[in-house]
Amino acid sequence: MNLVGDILRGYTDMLLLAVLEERDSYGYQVNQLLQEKTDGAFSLTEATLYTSFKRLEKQDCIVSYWLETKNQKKRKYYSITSNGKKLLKEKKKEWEEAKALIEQVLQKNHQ
Amino acid sequence: MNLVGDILRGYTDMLLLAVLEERDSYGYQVNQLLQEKTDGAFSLTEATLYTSFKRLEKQDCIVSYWLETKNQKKRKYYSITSNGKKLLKEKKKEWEEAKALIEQVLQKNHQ
DNA sequence: TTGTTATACCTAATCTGTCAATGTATAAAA
DNA sequence: TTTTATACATTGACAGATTAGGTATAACAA
Repeated sequence: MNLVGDILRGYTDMLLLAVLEERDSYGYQVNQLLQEKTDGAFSLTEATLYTSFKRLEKQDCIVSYWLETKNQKKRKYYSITSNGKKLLKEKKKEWEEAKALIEQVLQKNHQ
Repeated sequence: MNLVGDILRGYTDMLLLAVLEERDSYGYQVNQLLQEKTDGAFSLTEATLYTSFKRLEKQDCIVSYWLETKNQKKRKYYSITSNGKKLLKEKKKEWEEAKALIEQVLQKNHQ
């Protein structure tokens, strides 16, 4: 959350789910993907990232499994569940609504 | 903040400043204006509203003065300062950036 | 007349997501 | 051999938002 500070609060879970919807990923990779998608402009702090994973796993929105690379490096992969897809859908809708509200308020009255 | 929950967190100050940029208003009226602008979909809880006013006043982004109506009702009006206009401009820019980032992440890769 | 609704202000305690700081561990590169 | 990148994770502090409470007046309905 290095660039935009507190202003993205509440959207973290949605962003993680959006990344995981494309493919299973592990924490470090999720951040890399977020950076790729935003041309390096955005990534999460590790604390926020893993806290979010914990939260989502507790809600049965993601599940995790360990995989080992050739060179014995362990990675914890996360996979989105049907519950997670449902939440993502809801959060996207909420996002669209919130976006619309903000735009409506920012638009000036010309009467 | 009744409809969209935590998802608008961090934008409260921007929204208040946007309303006050159009005209001086008092707390209760600000909420009415927010509701008008969003077709009844959005308003702030009073606690959030007055906390935000306090915060903005401390940062010299708004100033306040009391006015009385004919029927002795006292209203505390808020007026945006040059500092507030500057902050609003910054927050709008941040909002555009945050919006772009989110859209970039939500967009799927089609390759 | 009494109760309710709308108007109008405000604060304290609590909740929750984010961040800074810290920790562990391995592999690769300088 | 030290630094950088990779990879996981937790703790304490911070700050914005909500819940719940408070005061007070005016208008309206029962």
